[in-house]
Amino acid sequence: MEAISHAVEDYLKAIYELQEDTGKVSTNALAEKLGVAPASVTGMIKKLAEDRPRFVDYEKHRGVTLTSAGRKIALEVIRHHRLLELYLHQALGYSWDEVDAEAEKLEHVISEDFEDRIATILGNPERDPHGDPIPTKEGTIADPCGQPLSGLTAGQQARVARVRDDDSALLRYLAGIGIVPDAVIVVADKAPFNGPLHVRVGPQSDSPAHALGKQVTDSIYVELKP
Amino acid sequence: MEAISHAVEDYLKAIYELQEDTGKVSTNALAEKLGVAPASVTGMIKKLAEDRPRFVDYEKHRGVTLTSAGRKIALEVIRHHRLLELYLHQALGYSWDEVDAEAEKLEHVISEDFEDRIATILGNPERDPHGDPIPTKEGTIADPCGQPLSGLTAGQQARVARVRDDDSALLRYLAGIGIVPDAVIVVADKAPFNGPLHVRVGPQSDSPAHALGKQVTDSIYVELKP
DNA sequence: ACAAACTTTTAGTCTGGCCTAAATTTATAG
DNA sequence: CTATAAATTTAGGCCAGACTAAAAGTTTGT
Repeated sequence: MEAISHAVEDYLKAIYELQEDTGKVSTNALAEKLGVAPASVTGMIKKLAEDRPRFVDYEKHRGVTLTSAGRKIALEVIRHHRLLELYLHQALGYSWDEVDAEAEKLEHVISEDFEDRIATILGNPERDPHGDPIPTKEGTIADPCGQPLSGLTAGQQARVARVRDDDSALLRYLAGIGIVPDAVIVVADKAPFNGPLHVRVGPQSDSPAHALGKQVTDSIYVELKP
Repeated sequence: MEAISHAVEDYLKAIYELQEDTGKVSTNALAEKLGVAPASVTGMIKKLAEDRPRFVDYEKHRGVTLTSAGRKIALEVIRHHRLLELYLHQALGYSWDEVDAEAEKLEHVISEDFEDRIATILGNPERDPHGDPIPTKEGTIADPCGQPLSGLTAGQQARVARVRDDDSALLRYLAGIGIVPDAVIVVADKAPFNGPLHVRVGPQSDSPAHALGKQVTDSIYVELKP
């Protein structure tokens, strides 16, 4: 136990997440995600790559990747975050657009004991309220399944697998129209040139169709139904 | 909302508590309570007394007292702490000797919303698991009732009002012999010269008597029964 | 292939909160 | 009342983690 600072935890988590969703981890992207200046990121990355234990591999101008030690920490933090999101939702009645901010703060301070207790109370769940997989205590994580809704074409039917958790207003809107994990949707129509995609929610095909822009349809991951 | 650091919250809470239990707030006592060097306390106190808003009044070598702004913050932190202790105990099954350490970390990061939700779930309680009063959201606090058990004499009967929460091992021992808030105890015998005080727990006067040293009997606060 | 544009790194600074060592003030005992 | 002890404050530093400005490296368009 080497007393890892909150800042380091945040960097490792952010690196993991950028790796997951965009494949590459650039200094700028990291800076934006963390809300700090790019130069600050360079400084921190250097420390993470030099200090022992090393949490990242790094070569100048070449980007950064997590070592297995770094990934371990990142997954622990993400486990905390997602268990907390689910606990806040189930036990304390938070709505799914409120859980992220609170979990963000709590994730760095809860003990293993706390983690274990809420995991048990929740029945060792595998997904958080947004459909993201919860890493295990052993450091493994299930596949963040689903493909972006933006990839579907008219007529296709799908189940919502997960929704990005970082935009509270968007989450509120989506919940309002019934787009939550496990909801079934049908693509009614897709306009060309990144125009809006129209979806109907639920099995009844007489429900109103909702027009969703690119940014929105990229935030929703679905699994096609046969 | 001026973004108060965790360190400042800890200082204000510690000043409040020292004021409560010992009446005086010395640099050294504060340093020991916070686990920092006395010189560090002097430095922080100066900032707390100079920066706006001022949280303490301070004159060199004369000790420190909270301003009303400082007391307000201290009571908010203590409210968080005590609500958390109770929540951890009731909702997550922590034993009363475990709650303090976890609450210590959580108290600085939970939102008002979190505070309100657990307060509601707990039924707006007035005391934490150790019998300490929980400050209200408005910044008032009930009397921390009870007198030290060490002040009683043989034959007196009393109800345990509260027990100091800072010594986990002691709490475990006391719970083991039945000394918890609201337990009834009878002083069987008191040895002179700060020798042990013997108490029986519970209404049956045929139960075994326990010998308690000064430090222990100073940590237990009781209300005399008629 | 080369300049413009963008990204990343270097260099130097700042702040918060801690430290030790030394000086000073207050308290206490004879 | 004074000498020593104890408590407190000053002085000077350190480290983490941020910042800005400027330099250097990389990418891209023509």
